[in-house]
Amino acid sequence: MGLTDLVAQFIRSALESDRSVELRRGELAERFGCAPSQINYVLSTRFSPEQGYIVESRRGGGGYIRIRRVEAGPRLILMHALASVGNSIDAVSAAAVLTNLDAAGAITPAEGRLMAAAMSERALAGVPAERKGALRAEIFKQMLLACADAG
Amino acid sequence: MGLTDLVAQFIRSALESDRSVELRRGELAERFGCAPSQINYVLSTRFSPEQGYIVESRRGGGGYIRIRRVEAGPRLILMHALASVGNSIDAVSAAAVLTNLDAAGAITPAEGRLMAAAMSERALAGVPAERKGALRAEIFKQMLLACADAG
DNA sequence: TCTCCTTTGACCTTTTCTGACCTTTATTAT
DNA sequence: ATAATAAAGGTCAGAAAAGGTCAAAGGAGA
Repeated sequence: MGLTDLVAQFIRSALESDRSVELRRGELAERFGCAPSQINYVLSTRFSPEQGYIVESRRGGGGYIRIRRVEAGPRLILMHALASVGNSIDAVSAAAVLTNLDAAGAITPAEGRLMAAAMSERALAGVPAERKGALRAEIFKQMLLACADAG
Repeated sequence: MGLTDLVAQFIRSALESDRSVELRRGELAERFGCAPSQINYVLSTRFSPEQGYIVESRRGGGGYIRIRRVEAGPRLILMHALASVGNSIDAVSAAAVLTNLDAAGAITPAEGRLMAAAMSERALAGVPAERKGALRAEIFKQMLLACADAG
């Protein structure tokens, strides 16, 4: 397991007991023996708003980084996701949204994998690059609607 | 015996003890003294879904290739369905396949609805008619693969 | 010979990680 | 008060580390 996932795991486990954790970027970097900017990388790839996290921070003396898990009912999260898809979306962002939906219990892990597969680069290979995002968004929305319908 | 079969043999024997193996493309290529892309050739010709295997991979630092053997049961039914889809399929035929899979207990009704939504005319509106069938087939296959993956 | 299967190499995309440089905030000295 | 300094955190470009794709060359049989 790479460094990024180690750090992400550390943060997640800290978030298990509390809904919000506060940490020092420098300390964390030192603990994992990496560059401080690596922490920013972890936060932006694993704790994005799309994945259901809010990250706040403060610079200067006594600075900190606070990570909070956003919680809401399945229905609301589904609707929010639907709204957030927009007219175009890339595979990575779509996967992030699915992570959030799964964590919120709005979809099952199996449904998440299914949807991810339907929108994967693999599935949409052959579609012209400039049309791919829009098509993915359309498919995503139809699937989310089907979920909302069933639930 | 050619290189391809040697590598295939190596992987199969690794799969005998475990249901799933993880390997580094570069390492394997080095061990057999061949081009890395040769590994992809082996995987696509000897470990395809039609042959009962699921291959996942990740790029970038710490990347890997994981190969899983699918055993008899609902999974295998999915693989057979996958093989039957072909290069192109229309919405009606796809729906028929889904009905059969549901009846066979290989997928849940919810999964069926989800897949139908992803392949619906609505989702694929905007795609040129002459490309729609092929795209639907590709999406369908990826979703079936994801189903087999689950559980 | 002709065809199909193999094999390679050149080029591409994705993911991770670092370092140089920048901005913000708190504290301390004048 | 003000100015200097120290102590955070933020950004971004680029290197490095994987794996993916595709067309073309090579080989083994029919």
